[in-house]
Amino acid sequence: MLHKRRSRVAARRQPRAPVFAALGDETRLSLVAKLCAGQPYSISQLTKGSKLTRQAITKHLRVLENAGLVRNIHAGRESRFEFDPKPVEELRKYLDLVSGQWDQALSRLKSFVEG
Amino acid sequence: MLHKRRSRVAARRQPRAPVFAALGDETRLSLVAKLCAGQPYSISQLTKGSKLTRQAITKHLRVLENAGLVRNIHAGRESRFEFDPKPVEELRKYLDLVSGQWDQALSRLKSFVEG
DNA sequence: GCAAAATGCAACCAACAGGTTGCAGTTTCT
DNA sequence: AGAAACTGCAACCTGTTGGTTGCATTTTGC
Repeated sequence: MLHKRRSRVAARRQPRAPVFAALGDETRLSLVAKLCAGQPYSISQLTKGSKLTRQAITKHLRVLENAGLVRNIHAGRESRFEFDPKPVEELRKYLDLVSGQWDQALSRLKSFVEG
Repeated sequence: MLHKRRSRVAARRQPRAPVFAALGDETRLSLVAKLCAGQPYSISQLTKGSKLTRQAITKHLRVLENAGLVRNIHAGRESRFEFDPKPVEELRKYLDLVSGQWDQALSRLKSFVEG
């Protein structure tokens, strides 16, 4: 038996737009790129690689945290951030649905033209 | 022989942030959901399903068009929009890289602990 | 030819995003 | 204890976003 789930693209249980929006910024994309390598980093460490202020980086990290892409672990004096892969998996599934919907439409069109 | 490409997440040739940002809005997500079903729609048709103004929908369509997610085909009096799957494929590949980087880090950690 | 339909363009507005500076509060280290 | 490091919070500023209204323009259909 197949999975009992809706295949329509419009179906969603938790909003994906905030996650997309959180990734819609070059600074945040590079933060994610650094964090998804496995090692958690503190705010100061993440700031050192950038031309921005520590507070700017902090704001970006809050955005990523609110989107669930990153988890905050405060350890003593410093607060480290580590990557959380779940939202990325959700986006992957969603984009698979979009692509699948499109391919399906194309194949329907093809069989219509041929048949 | 394997593919000769950079596997690091940071590597990019064309910016992905604008595409993510274009998808970071519920209205635009539902527009994409409608258009990726295969059939192109005019602005008026797309407006009928929404509570927003025609001009608001138009602006959202421009954002999607600038991100490459949608293509404008003006036919006579009306201008139809149709989905373009390429940017979505790019995003899928990128998210695959992110997930892969993370899984790789996890397995390195695991073998370090075990070994 | 004329009315209706579909769109484009511009002005305008409130709210938000991205960034800065300044200062106060904790931890750590010697 | 005291200095240095790390962070949090708040105010502030500028540019962009999301949305509206109003009007002009082009196409279509009768």
